Amino acid sequence: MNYRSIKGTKDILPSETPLWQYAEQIIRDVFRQFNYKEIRTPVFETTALFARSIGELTDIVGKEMYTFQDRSGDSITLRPEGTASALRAYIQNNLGESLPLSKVYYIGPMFRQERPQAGRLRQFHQFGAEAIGSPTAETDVEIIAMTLEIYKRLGITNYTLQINSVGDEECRPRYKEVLRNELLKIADKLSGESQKRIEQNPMRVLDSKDENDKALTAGMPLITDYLNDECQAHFERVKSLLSAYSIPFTVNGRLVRGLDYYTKTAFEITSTELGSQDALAGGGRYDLLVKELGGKQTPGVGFAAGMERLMMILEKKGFQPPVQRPTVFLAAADDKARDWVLKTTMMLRTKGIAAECDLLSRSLKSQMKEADRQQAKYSLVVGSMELETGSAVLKNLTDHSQQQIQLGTIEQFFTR
RNA sequence: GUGGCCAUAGUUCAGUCGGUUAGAACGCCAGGUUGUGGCCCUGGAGGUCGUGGGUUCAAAUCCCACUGGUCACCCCA
Repeated sequence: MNYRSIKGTKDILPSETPLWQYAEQIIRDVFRQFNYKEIRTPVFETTALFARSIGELTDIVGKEMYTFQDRSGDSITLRPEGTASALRAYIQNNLGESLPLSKVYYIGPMFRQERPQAGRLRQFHQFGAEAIGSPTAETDVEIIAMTLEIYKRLGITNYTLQINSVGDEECRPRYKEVLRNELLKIADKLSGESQKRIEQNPMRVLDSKDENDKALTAGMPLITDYLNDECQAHFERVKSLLSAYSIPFTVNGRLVRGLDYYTKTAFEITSTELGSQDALAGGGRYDLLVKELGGKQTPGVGFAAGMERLMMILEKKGFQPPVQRPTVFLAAADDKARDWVLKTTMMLRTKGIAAECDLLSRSLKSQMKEADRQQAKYSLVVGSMELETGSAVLKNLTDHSQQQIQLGTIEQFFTR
C-alpha cells in the first residue's frame, strides 16, 4: 500500500520553502508598510457563508466547493476564498465598532475541487487584503497599488492591470436588462455555456473566451455605458488616481469576476509568464457584502492573489532565494572528540548561533563534505590533540582562510 | 466535468524489429597510504519498468482497463 497526497494537492518540500518564505516575507513587509494587519480565520466555515457571499449561481459555489457534513450533521465547507471569512470575522467581532476603517490581510490555503492544471491546484494558497469601511476611490487605488508593489518588489514586471466598473444595485440591473434583450436576439448562435448564462448572469457572456461569442457580442453595450452618476464618478476618480500614481492600466468593459459580490470597481492582474491560468491577482469593491452577511451597511474593497502562480514566475525567472545555512560546522577528527563536539554544538545553538555537527558517526572527510554541502560558513576540526592544547583551526569555507582559535573563546568569535 | 499527451533508479532521461544479467548522467555511500570540503579518480548501493489483465515460446516494448501526472477546454488565484 502506497500513500499519495490527494489529487491536486502538493507537498512544498524543504528545497522549495526558502523561496516561499522569501516571497512571504516581502508580502508581509508590503502589507505592514501599507498598515494592513494580519487576520487568521479558520479554514472551514458553515457552507451558507460562502453560498451567500460568493453567490449560489457561481461556478465556485455550484461545483467547486469541498462541502461535507460533520458528525453532528452540519454542512461545512473548506474555504474557497478569503473574503467571506474575513468579513464574517469582522462582523462577528464587531471590528467596525472600534475603528471606522479595518485594514486586514491574510495568507493561507484555499480549496476548490477543480481539475488540476498548470497554476491550478485543489489546495492552493492565496494572500489578500480587505479594507472594510471605506467607500472612497482612494481606497480602491490603495489596494491596487499595494498589490502591484508586491510584484514590483519581487522583480515581476510582465503583467497587465485591467479594470472595470460593474456598477451598483441601482444601475447594474438596468444594464443587465438591456444586455439580456440584446443577447436574446442572437441566443441561438451563442455557445451552449453562454446561452445558459443569458438569464442568470448575462454579463458573463461578454467575458466568454469563445471566439464565436466574442465576434457576436462585439458591438454590444457595455456596463461602462450604463453606469449611474455615482458609479461613473467613482470610476473616473479611480482612473485619474491610477494615472496620478503612474500606474498603467487598461479599461476592459467586459471584465466580470467570478464572484457575485463585486460592485463598482473590479480589477484583474494577468501575466504572460503563466500558462492558460494567467490571473495573478484579482479584486474589487463589495459595498453590499457586509450587509448581505448580516452586518451593518459597510462598504469595502479587497484583492486576492495566488501564491503558486507567483512561485511559478519566480522559478521561471531563476530567482535564487537566500538559503538556510549553518554558521559553523564542528567536525570531530576522532572518536574522543565527538562528545566535546556535540556538547559545544548544543552550547553554541543556545547562544543563538546556527551550529551543526555530524550525528551519523561519519569519517572526518564525510563530515567536511557535509559541511560543504550544508554551505556552512566555517568549519572547526577538533580531535584529541586540540582538546589537549585547547586550540583548533577554524576554517572559512568561502575564502578558504584558516586561523587558530582558543576553544574556550569559540562562542565570542561568532557572537561579536 | 470533457479531451490530447505521458508513466523505466532519489532526479532528468536512453532502451533498436518484442529476445537472454534494463543502461547513462546527476545525486547518494565508501575510498584515493593512517587529521580537512568544493575539482578529479576508483569502487559501491539503488529499479517487482505506475497497477491489474490480455496477446505471445518470449513484453519495459503490442492491446485493454484502472490509477496518477501533465497540458488544454471550462473556470479562476
